[in-house]
Amino acid sequence: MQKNKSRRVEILEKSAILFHKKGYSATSMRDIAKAMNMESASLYNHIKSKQEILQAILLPLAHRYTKGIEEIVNSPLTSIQQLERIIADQVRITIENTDSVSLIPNEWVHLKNKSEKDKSEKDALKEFLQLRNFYEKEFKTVFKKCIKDGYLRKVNVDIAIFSILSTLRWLYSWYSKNRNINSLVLETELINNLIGGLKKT
Amino acid sequence: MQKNKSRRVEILEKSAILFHKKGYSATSMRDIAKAMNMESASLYNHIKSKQEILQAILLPLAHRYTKGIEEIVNSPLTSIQQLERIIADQVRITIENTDSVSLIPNEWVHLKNKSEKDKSEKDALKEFLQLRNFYEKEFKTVFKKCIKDGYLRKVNVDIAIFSILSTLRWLYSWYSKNRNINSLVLETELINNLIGGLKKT
DNA sequence: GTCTATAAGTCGATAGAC
DNA sequence: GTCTATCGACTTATAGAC
Repeated sequence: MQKNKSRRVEILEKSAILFHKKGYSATSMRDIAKAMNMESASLYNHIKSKQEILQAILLPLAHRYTKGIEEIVNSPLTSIQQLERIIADQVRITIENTDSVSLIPNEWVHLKNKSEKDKSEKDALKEFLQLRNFYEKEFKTVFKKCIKDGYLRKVNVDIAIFSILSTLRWLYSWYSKNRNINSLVLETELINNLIGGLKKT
Repeated sequence: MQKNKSRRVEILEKSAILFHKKGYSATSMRDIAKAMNMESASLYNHIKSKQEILQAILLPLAHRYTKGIEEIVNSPLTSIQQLERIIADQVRITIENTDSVSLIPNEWVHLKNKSEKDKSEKDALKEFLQLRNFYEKEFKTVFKKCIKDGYLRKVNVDIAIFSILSTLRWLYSWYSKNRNINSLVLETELINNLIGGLKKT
């Protein structure tokens, strides 16, 4: 049971790397098996399907983002402190799960909804999109509050948020080529870059 | 000949949309044929292979980026004006080729190098990466000159450039959901957001 | 220039021996 | 829990009729 579980986690980790490198569709079960030094048939002793691998990577991660922003929003911090903590949390998630995070921008499109044949499948695509919408809504609320509270200038909210989230979405790519950077330096530098220019002076 | 050419362009346009929506690997020739209202075999009267479609979309676009930055860099503008023009040019390219641009961040990995069997194939992957490296090198040179000339503060150059390019890379995604925005507004707003915070006061 | 038919290969997944 | 063998569906691409 313990050994079985760790084998499964190994598969998820190798799969995340391969999905990142070639994309979900271009990665075959044979590719994953090769990375695990086993035959593709053996994979099915640990996972149910290729689709289940993708879900097992993306859904817990999406929940991690949501949990993070929820805790920050419900804290007694000021709006601008919350915004900074949200950015810092994204940096931390990226550093701790770089390969999985790399699948967030694009590979989620291959998540499938519950199929007709197998009712035990989860409505993974729906769940993922709900979590993402919730996150973006919370982010926007905090950002608007920062303007209302007088911490930030009255910029075009949609463009500014898009710009911040774009950088954070591509952080995994930059970080995988610069893994030796100190994570606290990265956090503070990014917070300065992303909202420093928006602050009232 | 004229008709043949426009048919080919139609295929490239439909393919770009499909590659964007599902990815290159998950898009089949049957999918493209369906979007063209023809059988998949008929596609081969206009294009040589699926790989050639990808190359015909990505390579001219990569050359367009390079041509743009080269012209700006060789102009008599000041360094900060050049930086602003480079950002504006990326906005313009994205607005004019939204579907093709959407393939730049990820789908280029499916470009293939010259194969052993068909020596007439181009070394597409190599060419694409050379153009990208050239672009990023030129961008960095201009950015550093802006600091040296006293227009921008002495920030961490790599992190700042990564942040700017991330936003521009994801612009296609934002723009495809907000196509009614005035392009000049978008240009000026983005220039302000991306380098406004870096300027010396 | 479009079609039908099909070649030749790869895909995800299963059956059953050990 | 891993293997070999294999199924049936799907893939890109070609041949040849019209």
